[in-house]
Amino acid sequence: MILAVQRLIHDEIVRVITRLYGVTDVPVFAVEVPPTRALGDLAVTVAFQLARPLRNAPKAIAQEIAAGIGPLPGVARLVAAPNGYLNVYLERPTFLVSRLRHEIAAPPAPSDKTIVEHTAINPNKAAHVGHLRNAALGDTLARVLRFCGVEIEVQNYIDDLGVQVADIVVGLQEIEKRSPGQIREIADTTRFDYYCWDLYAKVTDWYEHDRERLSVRAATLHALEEGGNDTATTAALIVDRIVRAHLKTMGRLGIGYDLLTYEGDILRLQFWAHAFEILKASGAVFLQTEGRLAGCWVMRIDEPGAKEESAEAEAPSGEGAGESEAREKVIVRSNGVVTYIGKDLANQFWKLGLLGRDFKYRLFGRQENGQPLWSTTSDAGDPDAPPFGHAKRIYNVIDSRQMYLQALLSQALRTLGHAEEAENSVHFSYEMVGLSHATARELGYPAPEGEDATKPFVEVSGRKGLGVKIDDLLDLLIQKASSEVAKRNAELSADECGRAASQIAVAAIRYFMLKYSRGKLIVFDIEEALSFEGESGPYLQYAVVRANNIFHKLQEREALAEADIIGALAGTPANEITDDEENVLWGLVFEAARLDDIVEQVVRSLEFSVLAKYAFGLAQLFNAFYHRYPILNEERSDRKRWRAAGVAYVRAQLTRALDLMGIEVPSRM
RNA sequence: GCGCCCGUAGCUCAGAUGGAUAGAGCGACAGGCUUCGAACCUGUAGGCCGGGGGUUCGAUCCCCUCCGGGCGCACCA
Repeated sequence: MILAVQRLIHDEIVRVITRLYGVTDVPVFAVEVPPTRALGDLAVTVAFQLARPLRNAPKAIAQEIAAGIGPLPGVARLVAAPNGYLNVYLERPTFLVSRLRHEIAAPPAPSDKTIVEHTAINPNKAAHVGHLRNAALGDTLARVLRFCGVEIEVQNYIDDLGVQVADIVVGLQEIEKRSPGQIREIADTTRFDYYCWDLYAKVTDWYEHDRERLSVRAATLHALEEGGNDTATTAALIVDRIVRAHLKTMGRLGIGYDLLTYEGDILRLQFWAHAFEILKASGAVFLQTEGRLAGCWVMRIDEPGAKEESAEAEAPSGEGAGESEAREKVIVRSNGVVTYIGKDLANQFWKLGLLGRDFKYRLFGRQENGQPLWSTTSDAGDPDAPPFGHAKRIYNVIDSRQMYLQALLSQALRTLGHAEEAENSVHFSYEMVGLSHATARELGYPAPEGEDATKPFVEVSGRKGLGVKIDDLLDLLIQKASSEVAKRNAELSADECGRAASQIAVAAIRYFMLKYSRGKLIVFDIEEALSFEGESGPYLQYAVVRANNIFHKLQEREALAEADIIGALAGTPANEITDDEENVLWGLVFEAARLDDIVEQVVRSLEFSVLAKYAFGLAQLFNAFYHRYPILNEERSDRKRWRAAGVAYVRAQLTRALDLMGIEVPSRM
């Protein structure tokens, strides 16, 4: 790990600048990584920044600073480059040895509790690739924050009273004319999330044939909210089965949660009623008495960077009034039914501990990893349930289409005088997933018509049943991985082969979801996602498997364990890693050490593509090293030991990096 | 119309707080398995970083403007 070294150098340079020039406000500068190791391991550009205020050449300033730096532990030398850079060269052998011995422990400061909410799929159909991006990002966010020592609680919001659930109830009760008993039987004997996937598309059709039928949906929705009737009982059954299907799908990907938050409980426990009082009292929400929203409780939407008066002065037009009326968002409809925004506001208030109320909790089940999963409840609840909510910081993983509503949440917090909480409510926004035309065709969907045909992608639509289901995709990937594993490892049992295939499939799909930056729309193409070569999850796994094999063989053939090698390094000549500025082994070790620096960048930018690219680059470096520098067959023992030590560190770091992305390393592949 | 996002090699994408020579994968072409596993490695070709202004010692990155594309702006969620 490298962050501690960077801080050490940074602080020393600040000290020297202060002493040398008497400046109190040293400009902010970073300790960065030069493009090649020949230019040093770390570099600082502060001399450029000081050139103007000091009225001196960068080169001269750099030389003065370099001369003023005292000896630093771990630093071999710090030199001023002719162009003004300050280049730092590290003490290579001690750098590697101390890391292998875990002497570089930088215990992260204890942090405030943080909630990550992700997945939140409508419980009315199977999960598709759009949901996959959300869950992969959310789960990785949780892993990365935990790596930084943050206390994390992962929540999955379940909209059990929404229109989408109502639609499935309508489909079963009204279109298919099923009795409650029959519905239970279907839920228990079919692949129910797939069944509902098809049914949902049928319901959409059914409405389109006769818009009058939408009144059936409204009545159903009303019955759901009312509760205590057959419709509500049926809906609860549907929701429970679909939620369990979603959890199973996510479990296959190594994605788990701490708490399921049910919207129904928000209503039953009067969370909304309570939040409504708070909102009314502060004036954040008020009753509109005129215009088309008369009778609705609305929230006024602040225009970002609005300049009301000047705008009106420049553009005096009769439409002004109509425009401003449109800038109001309905929170409670004129029929008295709260919108989902209202319920979500209550949920966010609760998460931040601002509601003054709490859910009851019940144990929902055990997850793949053995961890318990809890659920909110409005019943008595389990007295031994752990505490939930009351976080200092929350991340809501939701696609960019909901930006508008997320902005509304933080605006509500501000209006209520919770500026700090608003600041700590982060909308982790990302672009949607579309389907390539080729993949849509492959799935048997009719070719898009009109305007849609010219679009570069086909929009995923649960309503139309248009999308790639996660389980189908996983099955496809496992099938392919399985045949690849079997081809290379004839001696493996079916179980072992299946285990590896599943790990490979998960790696492929998770890496695929993380390698794009979140602002980029992913046009999902099956063929592309099935690739196990080049920049892919399996490539990364392959590198670690190879590294692991070296140690297996060292143990088998020479009874040499990693600990033996590390233990003997102190007395072993280190030329293998010190010779030559552009030493390949050192380049590998140094890059491996950068994981903590990379993770810091990731947290700052919330951009996992940085982590993905880093891990890939490290695997590439390792693979190149692997080809050029033998270990088992190296005759000189000093070389052999230093190479093995370097590989030991790289595999440990790469394994950590993969774990952050939810990727496991198979024993064979 | 307003707001947000995107535009970098043939295709798909990286280029953290402005820094040293703009990179990778795929595809194309040419090589490398009796060697620690070829899901790999080595090499070649391929770029007005959408256009134009500006800020600066320095701009793919920041500001303005234009062009092209996506997504939002419901008494749906």
